[in-house]
Amino acid sequence: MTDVRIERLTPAPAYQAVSRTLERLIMSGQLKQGEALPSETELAGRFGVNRSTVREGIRQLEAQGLLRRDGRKRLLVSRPGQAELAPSASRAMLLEQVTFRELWEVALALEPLAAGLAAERHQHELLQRLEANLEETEAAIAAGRSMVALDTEFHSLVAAATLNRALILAREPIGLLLYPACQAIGPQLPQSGSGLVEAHRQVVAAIGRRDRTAATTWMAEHITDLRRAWELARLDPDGSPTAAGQPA
Amino acid sequence: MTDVRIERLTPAPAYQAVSRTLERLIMSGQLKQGEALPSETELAGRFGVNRSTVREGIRQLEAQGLLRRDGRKRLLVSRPGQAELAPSASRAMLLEQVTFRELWEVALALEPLAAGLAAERHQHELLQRLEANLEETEAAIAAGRSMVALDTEFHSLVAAATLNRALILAREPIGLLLYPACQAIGPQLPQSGSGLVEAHRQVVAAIGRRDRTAATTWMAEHITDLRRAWELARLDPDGSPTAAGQPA
DNA sequence: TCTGTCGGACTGTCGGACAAACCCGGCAGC
DNA sequence: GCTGCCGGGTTTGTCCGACAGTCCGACAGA
Repeated sequence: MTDVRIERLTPAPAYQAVSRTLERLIMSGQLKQGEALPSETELAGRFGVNRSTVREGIRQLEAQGLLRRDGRKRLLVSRPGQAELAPSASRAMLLEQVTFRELWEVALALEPLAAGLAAERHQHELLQRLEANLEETEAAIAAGRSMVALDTEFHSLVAAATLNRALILAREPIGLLLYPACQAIGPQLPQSGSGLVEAHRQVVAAIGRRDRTAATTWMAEHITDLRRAWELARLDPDGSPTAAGQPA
Repeated sequence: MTDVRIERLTPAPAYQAVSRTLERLIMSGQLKQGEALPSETELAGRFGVNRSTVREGIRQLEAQGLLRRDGRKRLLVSRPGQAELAPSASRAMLLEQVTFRELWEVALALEPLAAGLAAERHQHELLQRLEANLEETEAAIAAGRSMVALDTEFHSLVAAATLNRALILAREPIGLLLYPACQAIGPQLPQSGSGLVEAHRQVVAAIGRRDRTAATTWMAEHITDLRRAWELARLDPDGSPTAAGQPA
């Protein structure tokens, strides 16, 4: 037998042809952001297929965040953002049963970087939101409420302050799994809450005075603490961060 | 007027109900990996909706990589992998016109980490594939061929050798954009190819002798060189890595 | 000017239909 | 007994036609 590469001999289904064609039009810029598409009937006419087929193709792009419906009506082009991608990636990691250690290792690289860049580049509004988050976290601790959501938001805000979209996108799915996992098991460690908020405070302060080094080291310290807390709770670093946030 | 919170009153379309329900079944483990789903007709019967509606729901999950078709026939549950997620993320970054600097900053954090972890944990097979990649790259240089694909693969292999799936997933979309962008402009720098392959060689050697520190520093050096080359080519670090790989 | 009504356009959903591909069991041929 | 061909049932991909609900703009009335 020869080593001839045998192509998968399947005439791609029409609905995939539709979605791929539309995808190319969007990626090539011929369909611009926010622009409205023709109606399904007209698309069907132009593609020369049935409306049902067009709909199936549209569903795929919709699921990928390249298309959106505006209020049950017209279909418009949109770019997939964090809101679309991060949950997908988190889901994939959940299904793969990624371990705490794997998440933590990446976080230890990305979070300090984020804090450092945030210190260099942050804009006023993000700093305000970070400070607001800090206050809410303190209030939550005082009231004994869970601060899972606030902690997760804190790290997202730091990333947002870097203005680095690649970093934001790469970090978000990690945060979505790691922080809920830690905090969900956290209540067993009474003083862990105050340690956490103290670390957050230092990071925000360092970012506020544009001190990259301090922001980096405090964040690294914070992430290291996370692992210490995990081990103190007698949890296996190579175990799965179960019960993590499955966003709807 | 009162401040009563008025919810957006949109009864979710049935096709979304279908996809969300199936998604929950998959995520909760009631539908296991590789398991086959009932036929579309039967699903329609159980959900109490029309087959067309079921199909639209299925298309969404298919686009997210949670379902796959096995040879035109039965539909089976699958977990989305790198092959599904990385292109989506890359597309998103392309649409956002992420700059070279943004990608590079993240790469400078992730790639050395990957190299270091690979040195600690690599298994024999991956090292062999790295060495094969190295040879092919040398051959490509000697023949004057482009080594975009080989360079991209090199970094993917290093990440794979870490056995850290979170890292693999977070890094891949960056690599998919960054390396093609550099190399596509690289030919202007005649000696850059040999510098690149030399760096690769050092990284592979360090991984081979399980020297984490050396692997980390050599990779950091390599990524730094990338930026130097970019600037030598008189390209704006805050420009877009255009002409990058759009994986069809 | 504001309000109520009307017609057109579009989406979401439905039912039915058919060709092609595939799976499976049976049956002849060696 | 094994191989290879054949026919039927199942399932997907695609199409057609239809209808209710909703949205939008136009238009008449107060």
